[in-house]
Amino acid sequence: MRADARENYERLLVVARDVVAEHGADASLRDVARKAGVGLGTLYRHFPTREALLEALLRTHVDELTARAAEREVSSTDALLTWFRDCVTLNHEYRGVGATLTAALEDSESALHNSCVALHDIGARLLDRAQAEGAARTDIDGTDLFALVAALAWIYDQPSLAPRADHLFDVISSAVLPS
Amino acid sequence: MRADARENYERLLVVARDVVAEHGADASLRDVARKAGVGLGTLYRHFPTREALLEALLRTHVDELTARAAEREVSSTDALLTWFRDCVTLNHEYRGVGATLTAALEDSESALHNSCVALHDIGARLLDRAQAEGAARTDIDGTDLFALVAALAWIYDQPSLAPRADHLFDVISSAVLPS
DNA sequence: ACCTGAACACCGTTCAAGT
DNA sequence: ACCTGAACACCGTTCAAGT
Repeated sequence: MRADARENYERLLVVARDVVAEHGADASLRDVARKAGVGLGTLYRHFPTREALLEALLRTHVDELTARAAEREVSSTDALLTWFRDCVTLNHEYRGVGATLTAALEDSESALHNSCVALHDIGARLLDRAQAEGAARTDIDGTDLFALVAALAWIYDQPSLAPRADHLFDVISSAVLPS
Repeated sequence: MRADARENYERLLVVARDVVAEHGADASLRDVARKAGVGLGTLYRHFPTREALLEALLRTHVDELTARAAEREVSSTDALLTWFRDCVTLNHEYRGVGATLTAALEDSESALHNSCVALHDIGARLLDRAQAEGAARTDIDGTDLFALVAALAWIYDQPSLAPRADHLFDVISSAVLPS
């Protein structure tokens, strides 16, 4: 990649972070290009689809969570809860991004696929441990957890539900980990 | 309302039902007007906002569910589960409509407000009964149930999660009603 | 009273023309 | 190689003109 191209690519991602944080997953791509001081075609060259932009944007975040979970050395149920909370927070950081994250988990074509699988796997391992200890219910797997994460994030995204979102987080996590 | 106006109003709703069923809550309003054989301004006259159209569309459905729940004469936990399932199904009937339904519950300006409150109340009463019998967990209320309904419907709406949606329905309802 | 559709300001996407 | 922005086909929304 040429130096100026790489520069544009980076700048687009930086700007996209802000714009998507403000306007959510359906933010205006034109707006991103404009604020990045870049032609509209340049954005499309680097990110041929909106999903491609979101995937590139989220990949860093997802990898960060995976790394954080990997170095955690606490009791297994605490590690699982922290993983769960971190995932919800990421899903909620950019409004409406849960669909992209859950789709990437299954879609091996996605630029986000490997990152999501890694994050999924580490959560699944924590869940396994908790299940083996009898701390977690045994009728769910890592992908179910991922779905519950995204569903909770959706609740956080709804203005009318946001006030109860923390409570519903507790309800669902206590269903996963009955004390 | 003049006769021709009433006719247009009705036709718009009928067409909207089909279009929203196919394309979800963000369907093209232009498309609705076009298929109804009506000027775009006419649509806007009757439904000044997309939300207004969705609210009118959903009201009938919501009232139906309330009526159905009211005449049910089964054991309380079964009635609660049926209410829960019916609500999820309605939320999923038109993709992306959960936001409208949950917003209407809190927004007294909404044309859907009274209908949603009625549906909420009947569910809340069923939950109360189940809680009194010790069948349902006691740290949630009717509005929490409504939020869980919408979150589940969101899961049903995601192509990658749809295969596990029924299972997650069981997980959440068994968390509400531990057997 | 009610309806219509042109007009406006946006959008996503493509692609010929430039460097 | 890469970038640009005009061009196209859409969209939501408004509103003057019609009946």
